[in-house]
Amino acid sequence: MNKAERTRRFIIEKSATIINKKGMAATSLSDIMEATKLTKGGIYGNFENKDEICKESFFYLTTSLANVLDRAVAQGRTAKQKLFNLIEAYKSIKTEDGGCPLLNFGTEADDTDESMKEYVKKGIRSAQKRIFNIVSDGIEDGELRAELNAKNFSIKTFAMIEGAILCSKVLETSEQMNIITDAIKADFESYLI
Amino acid sequence: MNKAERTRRFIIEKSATIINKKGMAATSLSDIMEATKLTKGGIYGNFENKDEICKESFFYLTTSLANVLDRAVAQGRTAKQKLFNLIEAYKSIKTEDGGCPLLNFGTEADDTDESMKEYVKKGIRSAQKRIFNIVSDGIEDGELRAELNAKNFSIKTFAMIEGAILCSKVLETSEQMNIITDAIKADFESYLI
DNA sequence: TTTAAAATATACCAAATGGTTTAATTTTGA
DNA sequence: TCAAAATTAAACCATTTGGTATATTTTAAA
Repeated sequence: MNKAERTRRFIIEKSATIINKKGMAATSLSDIMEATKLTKGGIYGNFENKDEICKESFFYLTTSLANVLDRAVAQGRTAKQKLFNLIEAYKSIKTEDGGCPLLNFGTEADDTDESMKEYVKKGIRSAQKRIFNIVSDGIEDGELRAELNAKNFSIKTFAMIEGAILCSKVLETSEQMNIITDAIKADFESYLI
Repeated sequence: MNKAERTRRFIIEKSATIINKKGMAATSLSDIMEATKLTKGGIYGNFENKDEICKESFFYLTTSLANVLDRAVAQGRTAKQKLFNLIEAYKSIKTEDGGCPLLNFGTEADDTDESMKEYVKKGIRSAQKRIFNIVSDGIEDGELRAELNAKNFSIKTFAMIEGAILCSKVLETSEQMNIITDAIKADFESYLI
């Protein structure tokens, strides 16, 4: 990583949390200048415009999160362990960093920013795929009953988690997150052989 | 309703959808001026500032939605009819109007706007209460088995619906919404006596 | 119909926005 | 070590922002 790459990375790391929390529109160049202690020249020498910073921040946030989730899944041996680890990893998403970027960027971009929406689309699909794979592998391995519909389960579970993140953040308590993740676990366990 | 009240109402009606779609920060006074065909004087004569327009818009959106949902529930006689009507009403939320205001305002306000967050909090609680009441009434009436935990069911269901709205909007298809609402219905039906 | 009050338009304002240009400073490779 | 290239700072720019003061029009009651 040369200087340019390092600075780019540095700017993204500092901006990402701010944008995840405040939103793309509400985050100003001055916010980014303050966070990085760089002037506009320093920032615009590394990025085309604010939009590029937003997009790179989204990629940074989603790939960081994906790494955390993938590692959690990889720690598990059985499908049950994998799913439970994944759920715990989701729970560990820190509210003070703004929560899930798919939820934040998704709700902001859906009606206004077609290209960002496409990126969020991919993010949602791969998040659902992660759950899908755990379940379908579990069925193949004879750990789960084949009646469990992997596609539907992954869609349902992802929706519940995102809904739970919304509730946790707005209601400022993790109570509902716990209720919801317990429900997901119980649902899953009922299909265990 | 005198002239002033009518104008206030008119401004809110025109602004609400824009704010629900673009977000509070991204909606400018000029957007509102264009939508209402009023000048700043006309707008600021009726509202203190943009923030007040945002808050009134949120109230307008949530009470409108609450009315639609309550009416749908009231149409049902049994708990099953009530819940199913409610779900269908949620499905009918038009994406082109920006979707659920609790989701939109909630994700935007959670890290930046304490007072708005409080309003969203109340909105979430009453949305969950609506589901809770259907279930607990159903249990009391002997229509549902008492093992169904009304609180947990309402939290779970609300989260799934909000998650489904997010997915529908970003993925631009109602497929996942249908899968999720079918799952909610099936879950509910398994507790029917 | 007149007139006082209410509502709206016009014309401002300072501050902040995203973005550019140019000059100065660092980095880096030869 | 030194010069070319890369990086950053400083100063600038036009535009837009939210908001205000004042003039004008509209409304509605007497």
